[in-house]
Amino acid sequence: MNPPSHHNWNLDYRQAVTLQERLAKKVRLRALPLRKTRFVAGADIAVSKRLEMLVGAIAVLTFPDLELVEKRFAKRKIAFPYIPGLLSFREIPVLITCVQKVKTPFDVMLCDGQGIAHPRGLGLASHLGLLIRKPTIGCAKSLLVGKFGEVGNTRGAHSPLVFNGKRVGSVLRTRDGVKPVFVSPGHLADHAGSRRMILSCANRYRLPEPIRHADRLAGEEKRRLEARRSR
DNA sequence: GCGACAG
DNA sequence: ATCTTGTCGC
Repeated sequence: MNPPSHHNWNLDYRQAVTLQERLAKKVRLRALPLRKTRFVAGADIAVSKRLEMLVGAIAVLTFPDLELVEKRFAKRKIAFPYIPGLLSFREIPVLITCVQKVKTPFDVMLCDGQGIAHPRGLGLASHLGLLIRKPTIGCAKSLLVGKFGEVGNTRGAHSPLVFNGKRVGSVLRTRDGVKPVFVSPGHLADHAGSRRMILSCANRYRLPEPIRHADRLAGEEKRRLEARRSR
């Protein structure tokens, strides 16, 4: 893929917040062409406190069949703590390295976290999308910011997520009677398209397949690295 | 000052 | 995120 744009990552809290405010202005919401989508990628990381390492994994699946066609990994020393609102500064460096190894021309990348549903409009998915210049969608397991109304109890039911009087995402039920997920456009994606894409990718489980695969792969790779180190 | 707070 | 076996329910 094209070389990702970059910026300094050695920032303190204040500098990171200022950068987010500047980058948020560059995020673009655009209709996501589901019909033309052939490959969907999922990204996630695992943490090894013992090795002080972050293990990134990316899984690429066909769409809409959702068959795994490529998997890539990357590892990197932990260089930034987990701070609510600054998650991207901790996870993106290793994910960028991982994305650069991917050969399949994926159409969209699903991220484990928020997109524009963020205090400054630049969650992990939005930040990553800007840097790799590709459509991204955020799919989080819990709420960061915003309010929402009742969500029907059946698969597919959804309710808009609103923050500061603006729509920033959707709270979507991907399985009957199961806790909903928080979907928000990252970059180059829209609300309806993001919600439909996540629902199309989440058939058997609460989380979309690309993210589930990435999560499992990152965990397995972490385990292999820890085992290798102990020998 | 108090509560909230993606992974 | 991570620590972890069994167990409640369809």
